[in-house]
Amino acid sequence: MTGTDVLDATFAALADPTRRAILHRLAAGEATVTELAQPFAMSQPAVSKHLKVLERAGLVTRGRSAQRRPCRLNARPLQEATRWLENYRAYWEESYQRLDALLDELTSRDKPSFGGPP
Amino acid sequence: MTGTDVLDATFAALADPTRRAILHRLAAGEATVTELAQPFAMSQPAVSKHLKVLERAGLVTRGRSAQRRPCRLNARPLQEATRWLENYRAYWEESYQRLDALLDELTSRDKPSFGGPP
DNA sequence: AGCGTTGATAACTAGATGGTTTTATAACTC
DNA sequence: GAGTTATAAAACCATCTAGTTATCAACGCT
Repeated sequence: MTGTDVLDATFAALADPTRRAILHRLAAGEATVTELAQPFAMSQPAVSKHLKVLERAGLVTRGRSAQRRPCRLNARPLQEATRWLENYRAYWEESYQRLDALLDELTSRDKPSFGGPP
Repeated sequence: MTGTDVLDATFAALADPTRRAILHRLAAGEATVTELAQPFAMSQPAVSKHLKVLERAGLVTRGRSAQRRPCRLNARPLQEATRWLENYRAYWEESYQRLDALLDELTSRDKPSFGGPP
């Protein structure tokens, strides 16, 4: 219901390397826009736009200190994203992969990859 | 290095509710394109495009059985995504949030929100 | 009051995305 | 070989994205 758009916004925000780098930087503490923009080979407005995306996704909140607008990380939406991904943990673990292959072998006898006469 | 584009493609693929629903369906087992398209209020080519996105992200692989092209889930890329998110786990847990607020209080004495004369 | 700094906003561009309809390909069925 | 089913491909469209440059607003400093 409500979780869908949150996941949409969160995953979309994470799909960009610049934004992931910004989050990484903010994990070390608050930073201003120019501080955040400095490492990147792009203009300040571009970074401002990335910040707006992160803000819309609820991953960044901003205070106000004089003309600075310090950004801080809010990792809460990442929790829901992680919870979604957790549902698939069993599917990427080796044991499951092998089990899956085995089940496949057993159920599809009409197309065996071995065991038939040459 | 190499992980960046993988995360890009993975998170981008997950940013769409239709594609997440497709993955959910595939977690229950293989399915053909028309089976996957059936629950959605959209045309078959649209679903085919979504599948191509999932395939490019390595989240779906396809076999061939007569004219069907059965899709199966490959959750492996989700592992890397989850590993990335895990780095932020501490930041969304309550205890950290409180610690963070406390640290903030202690370090920024130049702008106290209380304690100053009115 | 005037200046420099910080950041947002506007207007524009190129390319990606998500959808459509129509058409083509390939394999099974009769 | 004709028809049907399953899927891909093509052409098109509207909207979003990620970037640009140029401009504007707010604030602090002297």
